[in-house]
Amino acid sequence: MKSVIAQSLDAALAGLPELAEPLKDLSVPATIERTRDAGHGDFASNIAMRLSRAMKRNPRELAADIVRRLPESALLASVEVAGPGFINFYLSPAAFHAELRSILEQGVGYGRGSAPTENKILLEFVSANPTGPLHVGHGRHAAFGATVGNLLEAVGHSVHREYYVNDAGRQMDILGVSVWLRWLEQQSVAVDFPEAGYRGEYIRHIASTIDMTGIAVAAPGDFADVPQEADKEAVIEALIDTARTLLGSDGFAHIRQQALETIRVDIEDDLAEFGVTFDRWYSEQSLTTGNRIDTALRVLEERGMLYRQDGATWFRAQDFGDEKDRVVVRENGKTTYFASDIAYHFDKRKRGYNYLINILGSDHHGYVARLKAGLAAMGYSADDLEVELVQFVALYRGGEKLAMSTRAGEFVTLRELRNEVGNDAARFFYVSRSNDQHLDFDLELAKSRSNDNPVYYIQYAHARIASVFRQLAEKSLEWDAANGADNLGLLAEPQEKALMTMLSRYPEVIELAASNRAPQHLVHFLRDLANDFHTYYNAHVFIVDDVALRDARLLLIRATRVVIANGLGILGVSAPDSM
RNA sequence: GCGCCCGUAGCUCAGUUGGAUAGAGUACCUGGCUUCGAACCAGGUGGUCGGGAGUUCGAAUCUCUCCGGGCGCGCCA
Repeated sequence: MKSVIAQSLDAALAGLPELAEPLKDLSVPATIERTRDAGHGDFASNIAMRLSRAMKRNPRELAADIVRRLPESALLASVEVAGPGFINFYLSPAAFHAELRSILEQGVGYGRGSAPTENKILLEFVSANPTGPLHVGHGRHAAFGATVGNLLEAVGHSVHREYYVNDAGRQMDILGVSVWLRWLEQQSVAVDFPEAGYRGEYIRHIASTIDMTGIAVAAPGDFADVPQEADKEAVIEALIDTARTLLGSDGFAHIRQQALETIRVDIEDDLAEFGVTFDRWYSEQSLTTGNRIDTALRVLEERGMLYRQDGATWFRAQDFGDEKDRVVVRENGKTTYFASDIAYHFDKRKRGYNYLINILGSDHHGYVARLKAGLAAMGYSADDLEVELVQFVALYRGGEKLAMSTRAGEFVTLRELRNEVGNDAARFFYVSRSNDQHLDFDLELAKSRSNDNPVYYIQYAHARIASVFRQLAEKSLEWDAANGADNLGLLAEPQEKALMTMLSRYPEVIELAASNRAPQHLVHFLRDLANDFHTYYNAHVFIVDDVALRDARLLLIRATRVVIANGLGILGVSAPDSM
């Protein structure tokens, strides 16, 4: 709808050539925006105020000049100059009627635009370490990432969703040892479980289901070398060494890989049940086996981005805006996690994705400059990588804050949360707050008042509309959509005007939410839309005797249903016909 | 100490990239079902947008400063 205004405005400006230069020189471009209240029309432009300084003219006079040049349009009812120099545009009913017809014609496709510059986007999110089940914090990442992906697709981008599996490094050794010790425990070999091990119940479960054929049961005496009173890091290191010695690297790797795969599959199932799926699960191990780390380091070397110092190999991150240089190969010859990440992001670009979006926990913000530096050093633009940080979820039960630690096993899992509040409410609640805002999630509150959750308010509107059409059938009446379309002029009630206006905003809301990576805009829009519908529902009867009016009203609520369903679809929330 | 994020109604949070009189939900108060679903609607109470200074036609939004909270500053991942 905005384009109607933009075109008219452009035509008017064409008749005022003296404005062309100042318009080009504006540091902040003039805008056409939805008005906050109906008293200011449907759209308003601040163009006259923006130009007044350069033109040395009173903004109201300037606005009047522009308004005089506006071409006649059946879609514009009236235009006025208001306030300090706003130009307020009132759209004609015909403009809204055209939009309603468009909603009905396009159905699920309504609101799907085509981005001005279509990107092949690689969206990486969740990427939680496969050392235990997902907890409520990961749930926020999953819901946010999935919704952002849907929004980006809705505006015309191509989106590839990827989960980076951190299946290499020391944490995998700790996982393997944890499972091994629990298994020994189940074979009645008593060993003190290390403080630094993973203590969750799920480790016991894996230990009891794992294939251990060919693995010998250790004796308590085999642990004589493990220090008792030492630092917890030293204890876990000693246990890892003991495991390698007793089981051999192959035996230990066997346990490790099984534990890893069990957890990874569990995570995949959990997310799939949550409606969050990925196009690819990218293994960190594969970077090593595919020589991709070596390749990436060689590229950096050739570009002169590396140097040796203190026995380690350093990357010149400072040259690319990072606060210090970073180690990529340690003194002991092992590559760092950062080296893997450079290789991984290099690979993302090499696979043809021209824009990378990473959704990370806010505790990773110190890592962003490093990643961008790595990409820039590879010859790509640092601007091709966008990082969205998601703040923590603080969990409360009955007003009391719960501690969350994977190691200690004291956390509420995403699965538990979903079972308590339901997938729809969880998906909705997670994205209803801005991602850079802390999220307080009180389980008791979410559970006890689940019927008051705003998601039901919106779903209820959808179900109510479906119910109206069921009522219609029960009364043996039919809805003639074409007749409704011909009689939209009968929709003159204030609630009808408000609802039509709200519906016409949907494509703009999708555009805004997508470009800002801000699903909460869509959430708030749907809430407002449902409110306008419920208001209409309470004020007027749809199934009236006047056939022309009835068909027109049914068309309006049918369009409402389409938009609610499309919006909820993007949020990953179901749109039920009854509840 | 340095860096990033945050501070808006009693509580939980929006605020369309600087627009017109700062908004929802919740809580509390009042009213509305013989009528398409009351999981709903209408109305009301509630604010020094953390404090201060600046930028301009105009600031919750941008700049500076102070206060308060979170996170990060590894040859860990």
